[in-house]
Amino acid sequence: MAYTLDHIDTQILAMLQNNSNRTTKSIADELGMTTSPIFERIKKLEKEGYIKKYVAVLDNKKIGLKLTVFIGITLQGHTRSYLEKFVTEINNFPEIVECHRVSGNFDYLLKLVVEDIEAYEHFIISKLTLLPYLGNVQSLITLSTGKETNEIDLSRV
Amino acid sequence: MAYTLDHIDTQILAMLQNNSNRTTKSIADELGMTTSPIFERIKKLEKEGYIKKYVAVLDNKKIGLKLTVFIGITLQGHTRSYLEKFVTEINNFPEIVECHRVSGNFDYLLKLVVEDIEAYEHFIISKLTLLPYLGNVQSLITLSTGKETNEIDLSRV
DNA sequence: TCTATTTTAAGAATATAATTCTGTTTAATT
DNA sequence: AATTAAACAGAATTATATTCTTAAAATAGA
Repeated sequence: MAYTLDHIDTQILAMLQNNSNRTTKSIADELGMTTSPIFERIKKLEKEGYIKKYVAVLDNKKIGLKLTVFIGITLQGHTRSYLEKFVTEINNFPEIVECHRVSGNFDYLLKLVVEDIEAYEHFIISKLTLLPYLGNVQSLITLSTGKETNEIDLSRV
Repeated sequence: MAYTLDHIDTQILAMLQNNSNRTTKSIADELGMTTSPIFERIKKLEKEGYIKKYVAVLDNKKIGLKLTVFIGITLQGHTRSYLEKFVTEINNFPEIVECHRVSGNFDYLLKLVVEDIEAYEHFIISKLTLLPYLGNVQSLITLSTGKETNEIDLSRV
């Protein structure tokens, strides 16, 4: 039932996750094929959900969002309904770009992108700490970023 | 000297970071303009570096990379040359998708995407722990992800 | 305030790429 | 080996990106 990726699919995915504006022609040439099968494969990869979406990656700092912060959070209550509510609330904050439920020293790890320290403090005070059952909150302020990509390693799949 | 974004630019960026396959026509229509100025603005945004690249976002789990782990690391030595070397090494690991130097309880926070726990253990043993001057290493294993996006909040810039 | 200059947009024209279609080959199935 | 289904090539078409020309608007200087 489930569609299985072959080596050609994997190569197409690898190319598109690096640059999605490549033409089917250039991909076809690199793989020694013609555009039709490449086109059909891409459509299939989209339809089957291997490709979720196509996005422009922006330069946060240049745009004025200079601060990235990771926030580790523990909750005091762990009822299912509360956890769901917590995630829903977090999802609605545009400053939060990631929210992971984790095992380890925290319950949740958030990633947040804002203008600066003041905007961060404002977020903490006027948004985050208003959520109930909040336990420990620990911030990791990003000083510099050595690597930040979406490209996952397809060499082994 | 520096180019300043106006409201139209911001709207274009917001649309493209949500879906970069939109046609200039559809953007133009939504903004009540024609394709030429939209096209020129996009080219300018690319040239000036506000748009870094266009990428396909893949479904990690579907592709077989089911595990995301955040790794907090402290180093024992902090010489400049060593830090640089550390970052360089980390950059070469395809499993690592993010590497941030942070303030707080760790020196570095890494984000890693791999097949499963075994692949993760293999990475730790055969790659990470081979790096010198490694201090404390703490892992946060992702159990579930409530939000994971590249879309930064442009409503305020 | 007026004029010159620059920027921005519109609209048409062109080039390029995506998409569709048809026929052929290859692989898989029975 | 015959039949069916997939995958591909190549041409044809459609849609979109890109360029070009002109007009309007905004800006700066006198």
